[in-house]
Amino acid sequence: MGRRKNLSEDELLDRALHVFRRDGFARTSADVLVRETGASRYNLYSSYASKDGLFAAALDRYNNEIIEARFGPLEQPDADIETVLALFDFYGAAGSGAVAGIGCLLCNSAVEFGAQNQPDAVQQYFDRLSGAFRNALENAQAKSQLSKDLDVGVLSDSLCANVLGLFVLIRAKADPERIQNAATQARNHLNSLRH
Amino acid sequence: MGRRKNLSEDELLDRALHVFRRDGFARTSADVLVRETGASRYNLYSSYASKDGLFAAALDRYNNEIIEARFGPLEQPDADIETVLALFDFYGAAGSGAVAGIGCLLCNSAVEFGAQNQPDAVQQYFDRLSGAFRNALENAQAKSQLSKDLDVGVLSDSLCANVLGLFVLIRAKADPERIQNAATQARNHLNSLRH
DNA sequence: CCTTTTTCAGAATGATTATTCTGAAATATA
DNA sequence: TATATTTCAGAATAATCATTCTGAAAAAGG
Repeated sequence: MGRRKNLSEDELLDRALHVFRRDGFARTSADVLVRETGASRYNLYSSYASKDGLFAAALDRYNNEIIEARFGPLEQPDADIETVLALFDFYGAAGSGAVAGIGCLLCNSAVEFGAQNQPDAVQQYFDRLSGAFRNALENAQAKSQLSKDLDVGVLSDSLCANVLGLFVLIRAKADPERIQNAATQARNHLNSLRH
Repeated sequence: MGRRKNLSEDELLDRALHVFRRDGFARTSADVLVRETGASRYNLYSSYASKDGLFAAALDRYNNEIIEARFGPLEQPDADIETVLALFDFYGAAGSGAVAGIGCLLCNSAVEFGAQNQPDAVQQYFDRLSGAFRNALENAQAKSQLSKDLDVGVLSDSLCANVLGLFVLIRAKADPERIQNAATQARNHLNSLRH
């Protein structure tokens, strides 16, 4: 009973997530959160206790939605080298898409926080990316798409770094052709390792 | 004549550069600059007009010292595939070196600023890295270390992204073994392209 | 030593920050 | 409709920010 909130917790989180992703944590003020989400201060502070709390929730949501959508397929039992190729195809085009100048919230946070007050989500993110690649590559070995002699641990860490490099270029709105080139070469490399 | 400054412009810039590199621009306050450099406020503001001015000078110095030291060799006429391999060897070990948790000031700035108020130095940085790789790879082609059929434009953009990915991992103090693996695979890849 | 110039330490300033408070508005229930 | 509850808009608060100001300290030149 009583007055209704002007914005659901979910909508608020979605919009705040976008602001954090665009501006980073430190550069996002409570004022612009209120202005750009359309939520009231009361709504913001009663739904999430603080700016930190809202940010933590945003990292969580980002993981469960964006990272899940992109890397979830690589974690499936049917993932293989084609799944990996598709991922690089996707990010190769991102330089001229909606996230150009925005990037990946988790990669951005990894760099913003560095070693100080780093959210746990950052190392988990590296582990998840590497693990997703590893799963797909091991499946590829099982399917004989890749040689069993290949060190998939080394290769999956390397693909993790490759993707992070793409995220930096996308975030900084680098020349889309450069981004496309970087992704193309990653695909070429993977294809060259094929049986 | 008159009292002497307690710190030369050069020393001040060096120490400020280190703080910016560790904490980023937005998270670095004038107070900690004064405290950690040992310079007086007067010194800081008379030598460099503002925090922005000091940061711009720091980017410049970083370019002329650190980037020059690491990528300068790739820009030489005698650079070749060995020079590139040495670079990845160097950064592969950085996960357990002094810059673990610190990273590259320019990569950090690329991510911190994103598309908004991005210093010119950021795109110049991408151009320089790609160009340095390109020079070394073209030399390698001339020396017949690499096939003339190879698209060195694509490969150099990809190596640029690879290095940026390493910088993210180094910045976030990722597992040193993961960093080493990523660099090792880049080296393996380059070696596999050799004649 | 005295004067002039320069720099120092730290206080002052005014803007911006995150968060809390306040009285009015909205709405659910009785 | 009347009352109780919840939320709203925006003012208030206290901290921190970048930058400027101030009077004293230092040092160079005469």
